[in-house]
Amino acid sequence: MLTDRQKIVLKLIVEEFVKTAEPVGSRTLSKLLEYSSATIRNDMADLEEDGFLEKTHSSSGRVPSEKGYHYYVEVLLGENGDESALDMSLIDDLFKNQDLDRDEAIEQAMNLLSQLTNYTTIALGPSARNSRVKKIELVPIYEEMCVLLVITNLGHVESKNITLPKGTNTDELKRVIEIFNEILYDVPISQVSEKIHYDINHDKIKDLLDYNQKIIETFLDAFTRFTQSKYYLSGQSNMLYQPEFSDVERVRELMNFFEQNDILKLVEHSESTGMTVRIGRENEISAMKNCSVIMIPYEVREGEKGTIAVVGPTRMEYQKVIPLLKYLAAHMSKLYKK
Amino acid sequence: MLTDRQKIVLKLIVEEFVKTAEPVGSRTLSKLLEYSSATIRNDMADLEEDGFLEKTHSSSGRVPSEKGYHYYVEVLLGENGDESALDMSLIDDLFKNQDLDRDEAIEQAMNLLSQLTNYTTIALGPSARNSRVKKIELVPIYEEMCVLLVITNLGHVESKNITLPKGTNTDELKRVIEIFNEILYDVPISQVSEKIHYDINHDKIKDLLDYNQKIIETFLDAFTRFTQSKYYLSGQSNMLYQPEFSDVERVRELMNFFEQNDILKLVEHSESTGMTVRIGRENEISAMKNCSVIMIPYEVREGEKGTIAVVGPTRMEYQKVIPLLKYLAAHMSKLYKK
DNA sequence: AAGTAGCACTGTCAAGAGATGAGTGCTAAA
DNA sequence: TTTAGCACTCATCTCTTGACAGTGCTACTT
Repeated sequence: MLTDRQKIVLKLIVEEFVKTAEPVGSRTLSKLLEYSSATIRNDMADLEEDGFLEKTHSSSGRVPSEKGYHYYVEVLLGENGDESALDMSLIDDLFKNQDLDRDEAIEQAMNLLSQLTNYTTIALGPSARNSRVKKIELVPIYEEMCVLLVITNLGHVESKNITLPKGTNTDELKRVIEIFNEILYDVPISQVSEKIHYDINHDKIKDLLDYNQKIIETFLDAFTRFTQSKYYLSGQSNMLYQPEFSDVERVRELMNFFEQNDILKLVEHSESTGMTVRIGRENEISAMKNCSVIMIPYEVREGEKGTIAVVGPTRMEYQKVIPLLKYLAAHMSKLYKK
Repeated sequence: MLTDRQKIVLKLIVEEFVKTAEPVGSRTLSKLLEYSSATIRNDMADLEEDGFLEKTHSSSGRVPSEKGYHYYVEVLLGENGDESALDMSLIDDLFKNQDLDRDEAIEQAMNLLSQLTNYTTIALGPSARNSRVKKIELVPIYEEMCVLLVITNLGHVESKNITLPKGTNTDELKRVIEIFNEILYDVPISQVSEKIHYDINHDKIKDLLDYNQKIIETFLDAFTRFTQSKYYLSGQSNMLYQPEFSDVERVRELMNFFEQNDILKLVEHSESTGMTVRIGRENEISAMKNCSVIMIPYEVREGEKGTIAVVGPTRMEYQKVIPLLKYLAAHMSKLYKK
């Protein structure tokens, strides 16, 4: 167990280090506290022994360890959101605009969040797996070229170009689309493929299958797009201003990571309901070993969850980011629930 | 005028410097040529005097100047495309897939191009200004929520969520959409706004205007999206592996630039038909002062031009990039012309 | 006249040597 | 339990030095 003073010392070290990015010495703390540097040195030695602090070299000041950050986030910060009213009002403003569709809203929210935090933000769009088919259309464009449209109950639209085999009968095609609309209306995207195959086997659309295998494939392809996880990334270059990324090698690693689709791996495992904080090497991805990721799910409708996350250096302003992220997630959840 | 040997010396210096990123000394060249280092030094001194070469410091080897690169690209390279068959086959493969819509095709082409070149690639999507309205639809989703769809003759779709004022009459709304379809069918996107205003003033849709101002605004907004230049960026992090970006300050500048929408400024002025090569400070953007941009237009249909570009350090493999870019642009142009 | 050999000169870079200073641990005293 | 004081440890900065890669110039050769 830590003494009260040790907790204070740890808290101040984290906050001081977050501010300055320099190892914190006992003299610095003795100015902030009513104790001499020697006293604080003793506490620091104890904290180091317990694994909350580390030294960069034998005669340097102390730096929080990953364990130290965790203790800070989970015990020392507690529930107290440092909700400076200013930030929140910007979020409120954003969501007043009713006419944003889901994707726009998410994108703008992420831009705002990365501006407010000066870190990189990621949103894993709610996989549309649980949204439902509202309407399917095939719009002829030019000769054999058509656009297939699928619209969901959440106002999301996917379109796909199709080139029909020459000499396709237009009326027949219309009938096919009608059938699809009948079959698939209000079916969750996740079950579309299943449903189509079921109906094929139960004769409902047997003639359709005979008619054209290619169209069915294209159909399934359009639905697959809904289920693909889309993500939004904002403020990548914010990270470059963090002193931990003054080394080009690290920058490369980081930027490469952002450019790959591995981002999904970073965020996707957060299935829990609440906020998850992953500090340093807890992120299994090596490019993230000096970073912390704070993520929190939001829910557009029953079961339709997405995740928003902030990526920063382990030396992150947890104090500021956590309440901000919670507030934003709550509002995004509300957005489509009314 | 340059002597033949001076041309050879300049060519070799450019190519050597492109390969190694180190200033090229006379001894290096004397190994590649049948002349002593002293002879070459004299040629180098002349070339420097004429502004084709520069020194990094008084006793360093030579580095091509911007003028030197230009001479290399325009005179020394000539028309000879160094078309190594391997690369081109990958491009051919890409375009065999018929069912890519315009955006997908562009995106994939850019990814491929950045892989092949190891530089950053930009595509300015063909501004849809000249594509024509094919169909407009309003799909009701949930209570007052609707999705407005606009489909063009090139298979491009824009969608926008609309929340209708409460108690909107559905039948009347359908009629509005019908009118819009009548008025706007086959109208180029660029003229939609004009056309609507014209028709309002000439009574054709007077009742419509009275009916709901908000819907018209939303309409115009959806069309504005088409005219917004969209761009695709690929291989940003490739630049980080160039030795000229071993300095974090430059990396910041570059990445910041890529993250802003200033990219449009970089590319949009290329109205000429052919290829444009901008070297170093010819790019008016300060973040690009150490970069070269090679851009080339492609044309989807009459007047519907986009631009693809490769951004690399001034020390770029012009020899390889130029034929690759030409080939790709030609194929993208063909794609929608059949 | 064109090309070459040789030499003095110039700037970069890496390694090593102090000097400086911020910070520690430990001990003894309050 | 806290504090003052002291010896010690590294990191970092600056300065010097020598090696090295390259140049410009001059005098010589063909």
